Amino acid sequence: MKRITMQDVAEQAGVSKATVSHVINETRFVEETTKERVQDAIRSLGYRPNVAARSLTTQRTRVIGLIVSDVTNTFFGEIMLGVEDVLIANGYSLMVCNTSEVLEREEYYIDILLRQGVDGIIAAAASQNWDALNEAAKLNIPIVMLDRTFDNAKSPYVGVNNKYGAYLGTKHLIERGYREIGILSGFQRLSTMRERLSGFEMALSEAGLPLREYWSVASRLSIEDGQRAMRELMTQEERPRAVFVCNNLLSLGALMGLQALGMRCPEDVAIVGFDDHPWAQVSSPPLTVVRQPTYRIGETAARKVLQALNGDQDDIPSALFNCELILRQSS
Amino acid sequence: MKRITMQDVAEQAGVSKATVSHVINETRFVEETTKERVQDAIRSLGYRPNVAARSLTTQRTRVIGLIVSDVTNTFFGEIMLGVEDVLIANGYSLMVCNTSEVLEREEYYIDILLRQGVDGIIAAAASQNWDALNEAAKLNIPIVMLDRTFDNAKSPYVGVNNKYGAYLGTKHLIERGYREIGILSGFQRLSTMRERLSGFEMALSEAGLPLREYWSVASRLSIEDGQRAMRELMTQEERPRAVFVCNNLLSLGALMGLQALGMRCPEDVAIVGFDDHPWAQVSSPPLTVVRQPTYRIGETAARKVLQALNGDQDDIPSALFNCELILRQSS
DNA sequence: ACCATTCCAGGAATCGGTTGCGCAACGCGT
DNA sequence: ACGCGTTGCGCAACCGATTCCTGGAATGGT
Repeated sequence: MKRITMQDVAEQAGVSKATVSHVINETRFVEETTKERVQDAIRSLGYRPNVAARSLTTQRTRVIGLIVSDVTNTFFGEIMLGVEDVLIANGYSLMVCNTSEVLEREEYYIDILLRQGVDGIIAAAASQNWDALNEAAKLNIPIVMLDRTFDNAKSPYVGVNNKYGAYLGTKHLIERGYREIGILSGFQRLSTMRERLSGFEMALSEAGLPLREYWSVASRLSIEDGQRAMRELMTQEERPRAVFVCNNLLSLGALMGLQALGMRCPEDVAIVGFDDHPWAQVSSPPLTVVRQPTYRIGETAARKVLQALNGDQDDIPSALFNCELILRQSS
Repeated sequence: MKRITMQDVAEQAGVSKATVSHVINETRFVEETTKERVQDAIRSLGYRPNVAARSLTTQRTRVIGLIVSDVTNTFFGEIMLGVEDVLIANGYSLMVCNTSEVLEREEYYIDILLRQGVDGIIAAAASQNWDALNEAAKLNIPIVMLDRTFDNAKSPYVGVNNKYGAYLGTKHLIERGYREIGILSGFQRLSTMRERLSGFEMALSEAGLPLREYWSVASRLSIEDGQRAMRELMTQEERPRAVFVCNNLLSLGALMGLQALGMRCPEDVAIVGFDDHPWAQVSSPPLTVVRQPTYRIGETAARKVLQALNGDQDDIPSALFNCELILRQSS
């Protein structure tokens, strides 16, 4: 089964490759009758342009790389949806890379993406490692940071106002009358976690509540680790009465940890989570959360890479969305 | 910023492009000292092969397309994880396409993937539309069906024994003493749904229970539709006392629908779901489910495409995993 | 009727790799 | 010293598109 090339189409239509190319790309005027002959030939042969050949000359692939840290997390799933929708609407394709928050894998993938010659990269970076992405920047490949960013990163960032979100969630707990409030967060490597922690602290200090080291536990962002961390938090002699949880996997873990300890929520301890989740509505108890507009974050990030590619602007500004507090029964 | 090509490396190392290529691919013997010079040049220049150029000659891209119907569903997330792990271990990359169960989008994506020149396709096809995938088959591109398949599809299929799984779940309800059992399923377009329905019916008829048309509701696979379907099922004058739900989104919807109706589970109606979900452990009530080995399904599918690519076998056999019943409190 | 434009389209170089063919240099046996 | 086999590597064609440059035909103006 020989692949059908542009040459085949050209012969069938009785024109040159050049003309076929121009018909396909509408890059120069071609007489109507000729154009139709070419299009007929394309159809009858079932011709499909070879993007490898094309991108070899054009130096563009119309592929965008998306680096996420956890494909199994619905949070990123929804972001992907947003990214994908705007990309395909603009004739781009998506190469998804999952790092599982592993730094080596992130570097590996950036390398892969650069070899693939992607036109741009959208990254929820696991690392604080600007180096790898910097290489991409050197190649003049637009980068958009998603969800997380670096200190003084040069690339635009799309995410939410994490500090305010965490502040909102914590303040809610305070207003509910909780005074002994702990926090379950991820490692401070992630900008989101630093910001959320800081929002949490802001709410506490604003209310004149003390900050207790031992009520602040950081762990990997996974269900198991969340569970472990919650246990750790709850088995101290002096334990918090409410916990702000910085991520949806941790929230689930926290809930499970609580159940394992035979503790009830919110009677024994209240919980406010960060990131909403479809199942958070039916959990026991339904979880009060700080919700991020995931789909819009994805959309926006994709728009920004495209903007950068079109060179509309030199400096693409970052975009920060606001979080929303969703009240349910866990607080 | 000029891209660095193999020619640049060759000049720096004082050899020909051919030698550089052979060093990189280890396709012919190169003297140790020469090899080192080349490798030094590669490093010092920061050379990165251009995959477009490479695949133009080799006619292979080392990219596999993965078509899923819902990226936001953790079920597919876990499958992606499995696929990705074996692919990158074998030097392949992944192009993820999300169809949202929309048929046009599926055709569109298959076309895109073929243009991209992917070496193989793994597809959880939304359609019963073998045509689009058939075109790929004509081009000699190996295809592996994931989760769903077609009637007399020619491609290998990786999934679970859906009929048996549904049988298992339903039988469990029967053994629990439930006699009035309904089913919430997806449209019969999907092979999985046909099989699960059939397993459900098998369990019923085996137990001598009647099959009631009006206790079998099919809907789109989404939370909202599941909710609506559950309401429909429960607001009949004569309603089932237990429901077998064929998909995790529907399960969540069912739970929500029940809550909206003010009905309790399992007191008013018991539920067994298909597909496990991390949050199903903490839902109210924790959900009894039929679990599929998602990660392994993904792994296996990826292995099968690679096998086909290596031409180890002409006919790659399908792989069916068994489901596992996870008992929780909803039944 | 002739020359200047304009209109359409073809030829060929090019992108950055891979790979078959072939050659120079070297070692070794006689 | 000569021939032959072996070793290591270079040359150049090729993959399938894009695009610049160019040229012939058609048109229009006088």
